[in-house]
Amino acid sequence: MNDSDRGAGRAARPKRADARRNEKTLLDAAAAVFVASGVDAPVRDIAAKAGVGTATIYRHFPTRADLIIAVYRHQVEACAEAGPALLETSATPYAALERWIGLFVDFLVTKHGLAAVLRSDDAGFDALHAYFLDRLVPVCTRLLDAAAAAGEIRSDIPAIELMRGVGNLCIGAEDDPHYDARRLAGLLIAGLRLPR
Amino acid sequence: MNDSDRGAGRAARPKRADARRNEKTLLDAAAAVFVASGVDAPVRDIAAKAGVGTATIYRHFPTRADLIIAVYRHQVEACAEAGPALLETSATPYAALERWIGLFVDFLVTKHGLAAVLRSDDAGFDALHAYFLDRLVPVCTRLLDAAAAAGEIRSDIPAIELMRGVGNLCIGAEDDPHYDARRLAGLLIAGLRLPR
DNA sequence: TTGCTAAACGGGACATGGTTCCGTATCGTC
DNA sequence: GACGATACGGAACCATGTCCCGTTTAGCAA
Repeated sequence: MNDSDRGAGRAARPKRADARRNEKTLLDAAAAVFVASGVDAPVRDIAAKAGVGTATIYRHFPTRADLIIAVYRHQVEACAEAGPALLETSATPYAALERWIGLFVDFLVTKHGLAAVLRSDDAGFDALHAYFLDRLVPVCTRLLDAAAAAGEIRSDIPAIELMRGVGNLCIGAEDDPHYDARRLAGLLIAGLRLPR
Repeated sequence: MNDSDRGAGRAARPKRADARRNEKTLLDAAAAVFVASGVDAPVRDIAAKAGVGTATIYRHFPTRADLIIAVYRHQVEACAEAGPALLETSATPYAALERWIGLFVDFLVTKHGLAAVLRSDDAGFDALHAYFLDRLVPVCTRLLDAAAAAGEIRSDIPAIELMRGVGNLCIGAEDDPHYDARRLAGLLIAGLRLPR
């Protein structure tokens, strides 16, 4: 489906050098603009920052979701990989869950507007939804299952619902002294606990 | 600042009859359009539904927040008044809190997009924020205080933070079979409980 | 090196939606 | 009935997402 299946023989014609260069330039520009103006910064701004035309953005990243995914892929991967690691290094599965949710919250709140867009039901963001969910829900499920197996939490809340809830709690969490997303997420997780 | 301070109380020249009529018409139209298309329906749509020009909307309701407040004022009042009532009729303060949060969630999720706009940090929605907070936070505070006094919950979470959290949980809760805002809000509240 | 073609580009054109302005119509009063 | 203030409608303006099309350029081969 992508260009890596060159294997079977025929040259699936690699991208032109300038195109590859532009893609990189765009990613850098987008990252910078996202930090400065949030993930829903105007397309023209990003294009200007990168010194390209607007159409070039659409050519490389057909939807905004594609661009966002590309910009944050590393960090999402890191978050996903942290799950199993935490499970091994934490005292209990619940502690691991708690810490992992903390990582997830930290990631979201530091990305201006990402949580909001993650929640959007705009069809253009389906890919973003799918990516986050595909990548992180299994990790969360594993943590939940472990904690449930240890009898620490109830087991009737699906990971996807919990993650959406946590994601929602992160919306608008920056620059608001009266709102601590991390604390609320902690409360939500605490609500899962079984009396022991 | 508004027209009611015309001197020491003399007839502040009542609005013209057609203006009053239009305001009512607009409220009805807005309510209908909000149900059909959400609270961020295009201004033109609302104007068309009401059979008036767009400027008329801005004249009566300078910001969208003003319109939303006017449309939902009754229901917000009802929610506010339900607080003390629940406190009297429930077995414990915690039960009252739980039920009241349920009312709040029900209100929000049935108003297409309201929760999202309530969360928006767009300056245009400051009035909406202020109204909701002014009206409901004291009610929530009283419920929290009662439950805390009864030793049922911890007392270190301000009502405003909790309400913002619950509001956020309600974002995008309609038409999503995998997301139960009410349940998550319940979890959040449950996270407040003290071991007894 | 030069010439050719497909890939890639840029920026202008179009659509949508919020907001404001201005000439006109209407209300309420004298 | 006339007049001034109030209110109205819709066109105009601006911002932003999206798409199109004429132009440029990389990569290749003669």
